[in-house]
Amino acid sequence: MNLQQTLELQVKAAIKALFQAELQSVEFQATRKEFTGDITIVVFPMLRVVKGNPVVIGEQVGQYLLDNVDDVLGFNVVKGFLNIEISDRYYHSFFQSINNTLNYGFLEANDDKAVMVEYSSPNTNKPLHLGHVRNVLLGYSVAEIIKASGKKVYKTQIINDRGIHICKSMLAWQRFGNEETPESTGLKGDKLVGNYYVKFDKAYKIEIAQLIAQGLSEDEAKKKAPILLAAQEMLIKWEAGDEAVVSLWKEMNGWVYKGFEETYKNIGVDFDKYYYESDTYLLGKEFVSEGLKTGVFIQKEDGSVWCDLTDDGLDEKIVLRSDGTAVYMTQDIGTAIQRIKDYPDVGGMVYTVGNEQDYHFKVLFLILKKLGFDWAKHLFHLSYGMVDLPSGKMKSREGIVVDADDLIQEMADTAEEISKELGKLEDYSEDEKKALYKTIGLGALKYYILKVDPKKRILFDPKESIDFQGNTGPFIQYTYARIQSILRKADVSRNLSLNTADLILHEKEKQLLKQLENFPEIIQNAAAQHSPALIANYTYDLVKDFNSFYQNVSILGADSALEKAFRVALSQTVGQTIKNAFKMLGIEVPERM
RNA sequence: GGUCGCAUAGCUCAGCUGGAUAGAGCACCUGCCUUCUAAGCAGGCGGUCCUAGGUUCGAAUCCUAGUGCGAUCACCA
Repeated sequence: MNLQQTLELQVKAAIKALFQAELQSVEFQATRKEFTGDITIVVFPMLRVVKGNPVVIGEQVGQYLLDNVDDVLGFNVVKGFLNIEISDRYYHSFFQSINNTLNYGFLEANDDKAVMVEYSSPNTNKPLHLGHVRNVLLGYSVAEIIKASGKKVYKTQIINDRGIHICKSMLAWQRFGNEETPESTGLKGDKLVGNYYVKFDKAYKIEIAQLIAQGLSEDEAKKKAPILLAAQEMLIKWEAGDEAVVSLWKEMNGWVYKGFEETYKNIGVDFDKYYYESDTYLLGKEFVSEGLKTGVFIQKEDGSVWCDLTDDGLDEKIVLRSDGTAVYMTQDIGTAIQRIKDYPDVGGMVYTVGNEQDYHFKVLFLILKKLGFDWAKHLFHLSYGMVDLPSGKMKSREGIVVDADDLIQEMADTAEEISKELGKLEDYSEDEKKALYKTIGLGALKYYILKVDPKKRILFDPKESIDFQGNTGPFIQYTYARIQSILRKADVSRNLSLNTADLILHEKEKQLLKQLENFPEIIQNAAAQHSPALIANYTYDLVKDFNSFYQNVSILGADSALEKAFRVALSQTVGQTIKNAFKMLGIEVPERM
């Protein structure tokens, strides 16, 4: 039982003993630093069950706690706030309980239901850009957080491998490609294919202009441009299983997958299972006809199938075209069901997809509920805001993007520049340095993206580089590296069943222990709210507290061997906690920097 | 137009289920490297928490209306 739980019971007992009243809950907050005390109980809410002056009630409850709880050493009441002083002994025993655990805060899987987290889910006609980076980082991190909170997690994605977009790249490649391959050009496959997507768009625009010059309206021109018609024809051939088209499709998708793998590896994320739309849309169709029988869907005269959601405050939504072909929704229904078939232990899913699809997922979840799947109650759309450039939206078609691989490289280059200026790594080999620059650069990028609320849109200005100072990834990595440096220098043995109970805690030490105590709860909150930002902000607070401790208290120069051992152990635990927290964000920590 | 989201310091953002005088970082200004890594620490400057009502002992937080920005409302994905 932790301190807060103990106090809660005792406060309730106090209210019962003093006023014969039942308190539902007790409100706690950290004591503000201008007051004395370690934890504060807010008296105001008690006024609902106990009539009287909050200060007087606070005094009485405070006295009761002083008399009945060993670890309460004193109290004071300011207005309606009861500030409690806690003994050092309590904090020492807390520290003993976590001192030798490497995975403090993490729970083993303790739920027989697993969670499937989907992220990335790119189209296969262009390389990954900054928008995908936000998606991938968020999804990966949320998966790690849920795992740490005590659930089994499967990471997955759905690859949008079919459709007109890939035909456009294929067509442009056929026309302008001169048999280029990733091998012949040395280009990453996704980049090569992406270039042809851009080439298609250029040719398309020229044709549109020509048609308009011939007197067609813009709308007509857009529909009748020959190159677009050719792409549409190709799609029809693909769906008919035309051998030449399908084999080109396979080849070019293969190039793209290889390129994606490289980028994922570069970013440091992975997946347990891939799904392809070309595999799951048929299952979706099956369940649409199933739902048609049970009345979940209705068929219109032209043969199209719809789901009537007007009773739920939404519109009618199409789930099958009049020609019987699948739409986006059909595929997603199929994919969800396929996943549960493959992983029967999955009890819920998280979809990491941009907020422009809020409506789509609202509808999808509702339809799955109507189809009667009980896991449909536990679907969550992890919706996030767009990443915009100062010039506006990123447009792959026009080549206006911040490419993921380039961005990572630039971050590493910046880390290298800063490192060289500081010149602390003379004895590192070139390979070690390179790895470190990447760790730092990626750390800066990941932290920058994950520390903000996913719902907010990000305006990314490539000219204003991401910071390496202040509330940043490198700042936290630096603190970790400093701690490792101390541990290397400390000649105290690590295995500490230290008897520190009699040591008087320095204010900074106590602050660190209080902060450490919050970690498990932060993980649970972050998992419940699907919020890496909570982990990022917690880590920042912890690190600030540590730096203040480090700068104000001598660790290796402590007065006694015991005190030194305690401070080293405390530093080590803080370091481990930073490492654990950053693991959930997918950020590595360096031994030196 | 309907629906959804966002709005806090010059800039980027925290602020948990309503609680004390709204917090960080960047930028700007002071100090601190002959002691454990100065990518740091200590401090200063900086606020109409978009506006107006309401609920409450108490509102940045909850409710209503409005303003601004974004998204969405396809037999596209």
